[in-house]
Amino acid sequence: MKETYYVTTAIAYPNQPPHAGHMLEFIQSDFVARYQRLLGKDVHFLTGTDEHGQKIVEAAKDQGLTTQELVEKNAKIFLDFTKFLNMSNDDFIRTTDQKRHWPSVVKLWNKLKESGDIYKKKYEGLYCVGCEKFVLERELVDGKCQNHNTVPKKLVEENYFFKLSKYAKKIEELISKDEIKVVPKTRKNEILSFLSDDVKDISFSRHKDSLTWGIPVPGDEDQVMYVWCDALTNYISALDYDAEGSLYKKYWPADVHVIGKDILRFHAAYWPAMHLSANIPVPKSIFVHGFLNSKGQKMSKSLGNVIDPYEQIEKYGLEQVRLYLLKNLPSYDDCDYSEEDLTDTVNSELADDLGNLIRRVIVLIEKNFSGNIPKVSSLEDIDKKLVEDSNFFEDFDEFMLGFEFNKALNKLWEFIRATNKYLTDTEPWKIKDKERLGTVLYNALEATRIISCFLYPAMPTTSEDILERIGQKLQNLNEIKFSTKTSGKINKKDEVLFRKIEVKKMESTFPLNLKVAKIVSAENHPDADKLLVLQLDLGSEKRQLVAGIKGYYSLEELVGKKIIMITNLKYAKLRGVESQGMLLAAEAGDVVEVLTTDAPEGTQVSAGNLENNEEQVTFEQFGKLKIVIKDGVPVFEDKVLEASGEKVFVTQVSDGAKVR
RNA sequence: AGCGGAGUAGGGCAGUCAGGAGUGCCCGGAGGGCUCAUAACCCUCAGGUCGGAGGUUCAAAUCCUCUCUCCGCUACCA
Repeated sequence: MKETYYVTTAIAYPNQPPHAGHMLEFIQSDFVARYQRLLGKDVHFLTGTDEHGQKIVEAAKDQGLTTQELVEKNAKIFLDFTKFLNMSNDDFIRTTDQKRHWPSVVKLWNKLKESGDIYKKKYEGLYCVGCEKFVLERELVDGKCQNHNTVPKKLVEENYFFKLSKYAKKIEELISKDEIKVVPKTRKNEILSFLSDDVKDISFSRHKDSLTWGIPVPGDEDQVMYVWCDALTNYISALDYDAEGSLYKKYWPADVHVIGKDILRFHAAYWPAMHLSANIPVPKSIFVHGFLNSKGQKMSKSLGNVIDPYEQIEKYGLEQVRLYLLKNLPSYDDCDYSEEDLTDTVNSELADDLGNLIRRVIVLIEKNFSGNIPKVSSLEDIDKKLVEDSNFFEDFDEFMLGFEFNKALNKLWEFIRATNKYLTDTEPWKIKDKERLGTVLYNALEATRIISCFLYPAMPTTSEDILERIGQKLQNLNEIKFSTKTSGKINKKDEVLFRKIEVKKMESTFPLNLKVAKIVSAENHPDADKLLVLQLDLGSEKRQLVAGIKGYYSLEELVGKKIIMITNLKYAKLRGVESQGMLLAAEAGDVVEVLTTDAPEGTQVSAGNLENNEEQVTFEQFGKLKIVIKDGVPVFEDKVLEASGEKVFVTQVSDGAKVR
């Protein structure tokens, strides 16, 4: 019988649409599932939705739906999301599923009760509906919950409790001995530290008045199960724990629960405690991923740095995003999702390294052997080196076992680079001997076959595409060897594997903030020979400039003229008069001409697609910039300065004139 | 406050458990090679007081002590 592997994601709470964190977890889990399948294992991959709780009820109310309607709608969104991500999950469990989920939950509850681990306790406290929990007096501001700005209700309740305390020591032992392997180590330490403290029993139910949407406690109609016994149980209800059917027998205990660091305690402490109490096996491992940040900070709507998974995937492509998340971000830690890095990954690792390699191999075989994969003959040292490099399975596998996805994929990329190097070094385009040429191209093709198989868990569609192009089939990774018997015909496709993403060079922001300004009045500086004082209208504001253009223009000429001014230059006093910026003028020899435009005053002037800098610049910094006139318009680093599409121009000075 | 983690080239990381010349990877920079290929590929070079101070040692990024900075978990509790 095949070895089994059971992998789960945390079930999503569908009061909000899927966010980047869901995307990360789902893709990581899918990566694991697909990898294990490619090791020939019988994999079961579960995901789903956690649909109970008071927040769902509130969300439904806000949207004018019944609770049932809301969960139907949102569960569908998550189900569609799994398809959108091309997840290979075998099942999708919903906690509102009364046929599949509820019986197992009730059974587990009863087991816990039979073990004497569920008991009733009375307590009194302040309950915040928004938080769905009791809050402490000291957490309140002006008597209100800070998160929801509501006054919590005073409640006296008698609820069921679960004897977590009874199992804390045992679980601590299991985790420290890696019988429940918590990865990464820092999370393991964290949970061990929690368990070694004085662990309290946990609340397992609520009165039906405060929790209206959930699974009733068996034998007590006034009580509804709280999230722990309900939601966590999805991992076994989906296997039909109730009937202890074939799925349950086959797949439980789970090989890995993939979760976020926020729910570590529930999975690494509460959940195994429930197993011990119900006398069922504990999960083998728990992989805890970090959070995705954006621009160095937690994503939040107010910061406007929220990463929307749909938008990202539509913009960059699903497989591109998958690879970026898996390969470029450390799987163990919080990390920063950056579109710039994503672009880098796509352009250099996918287009340049991988896509181009596949193309090279295919074109060479097409040209030299009409697309028929040549036969391999005797191997030279350089060929043997390539064969040796192809044996990276053990390293790859070791990283996969430790859930170090980025490191595993780096191993693959090392081989991709080695194959590119092999082609450069063997120079097949120069080889005259047909037999030797065949051998080299055969080896290159065999390398790409191996590459495409290893690529499959991360990028299944791309992997299949490459295999089709080289006329090969997917092979299990534990069996894959550098073969001498690969044959067939390649299918050259014109379409390139990966298009490059056009880089918007963010790092070279345009240092200046330029705006169109109209000269309202011009007069001579009271105290200087060469200076004029100009009053400007920028549409939304007025500014005063001191400009050194006296002698080049008459005062009458200037009034009404539109000029380009630097608005973020540090203010300076010139001969006693404040200058709140400066205007741009081109200078060639002794000709000086002010830049002008037909655009209305206040219009932003920018350099190509470069972002304008808002921060203040000094005169010295400005002096280092090189803006020159080319074909009558100002240019900065090959970018033409324009006022929202309107031309900025000069008429007198010649090309090459410097702008200052 | 307690516990845990992190700090290594301009950026992102590995190396630290098991001490052995700053060893290495990716991006970026400079130069070169190649011309099969998606202006791709390959090579070379520049760039580091391994957060700081002290200690152990023949030898410290690595071990010990102290210290600074950042982050996570916990914080009389449902």
